[in-house]
Amino acid sequence: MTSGTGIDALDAKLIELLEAEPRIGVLECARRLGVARGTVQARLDKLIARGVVRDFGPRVDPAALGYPVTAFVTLELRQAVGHQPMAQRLARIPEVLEAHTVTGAGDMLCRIVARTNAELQDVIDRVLASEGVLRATTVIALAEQIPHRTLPLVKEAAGLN
Amino acid sequence: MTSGTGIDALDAKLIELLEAEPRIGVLECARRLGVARGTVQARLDKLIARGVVRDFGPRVDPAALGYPVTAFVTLELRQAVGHQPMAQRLARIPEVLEAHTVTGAGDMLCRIVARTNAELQDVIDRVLASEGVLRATTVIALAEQIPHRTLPLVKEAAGLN
DNA sequence: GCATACACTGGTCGATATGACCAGTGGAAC
DNA sequence: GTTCCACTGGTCATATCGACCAGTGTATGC
Repeated sequence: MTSGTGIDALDAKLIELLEAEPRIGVLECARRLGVARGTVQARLDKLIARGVVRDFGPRVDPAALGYPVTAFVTLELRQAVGHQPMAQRLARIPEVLEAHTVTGAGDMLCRIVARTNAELQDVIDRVLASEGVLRATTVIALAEQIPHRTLPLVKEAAGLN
Repeated sequence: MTSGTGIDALDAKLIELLEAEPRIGVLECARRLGVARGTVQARLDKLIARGVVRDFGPRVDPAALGYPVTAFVTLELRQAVGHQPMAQRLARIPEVLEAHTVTGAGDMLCRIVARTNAELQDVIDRVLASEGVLRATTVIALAEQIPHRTLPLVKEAAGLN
């Protein structure tokens, strides 16, 4: 009973299945879940329409691309500089993969990758060169203990614990 | 000339195309890129084999799932507790989407989501309940200025600037 | 009690993409 | 000059897709 914004157990199992084996089609999903093909199709359409599933784009691994160094950089900005223009400047740096405005002492938190530690310094310098950055605090990611995941959350939302 | 670990301009354009419209198939890609279908197939196979493209799994949006609050939590751990067992404990909390060991004052950096700010406190309490956590520093993400992206990096790696 | 709305079933249909082949061509490296 | 490799452009059978359809079951509201 797909209520309002919620997620169904079938929805969750569908997402889990696609997560595990993205190559299989709608038909194969239907077979494995034991439901009609049209049902899977309808569920998937609705999940996409509601924005729960954004897309099925290729997930690129920066490390395999030659950028094995990941760092999280907290920026302190001059108050006069808005976040929007700052984000635009950051967006021009390819190594900046992600940026959020945050609460606390810092104003922005960015995820940055680089080929080497030396090049990381280079990237940070480019960030610092942006007008309005007062200070950058960097922590380097030594290991990815939990790679980005959403499955457990999907199951939780579906009430499957 | 797909050299060693590098990325080709054709590879980059292929990834870009798939990123923009994940639903189109190999055949359509070949048409748009102006190459033979077999070429696209071979390139894609190699990209996946090399790990540059991890998979084509569904990208789930936690906000659309009902978890609009994102926070980054830095954990200080008791030295005696290893990172591995800590990661295993964190992995049992569905709201922990990501975790890295990091340099600096903190020992681990986690990405956490929650339904509300009140529930965020709840999740953090669950994290703190884990044995070995001395302190947790939380910053809440107010806005996603740059959503997770890899395209600019792919182009950079391919030498397309 | 009855009518409506909705989700799912199980079936068909034609159009299309897929993965597998193949011989032939061009360029680069040895 | 020869070998290697990537790409081309073509064919083939199979499987899937997206679209339909009537029928069933359940929950809802009148």
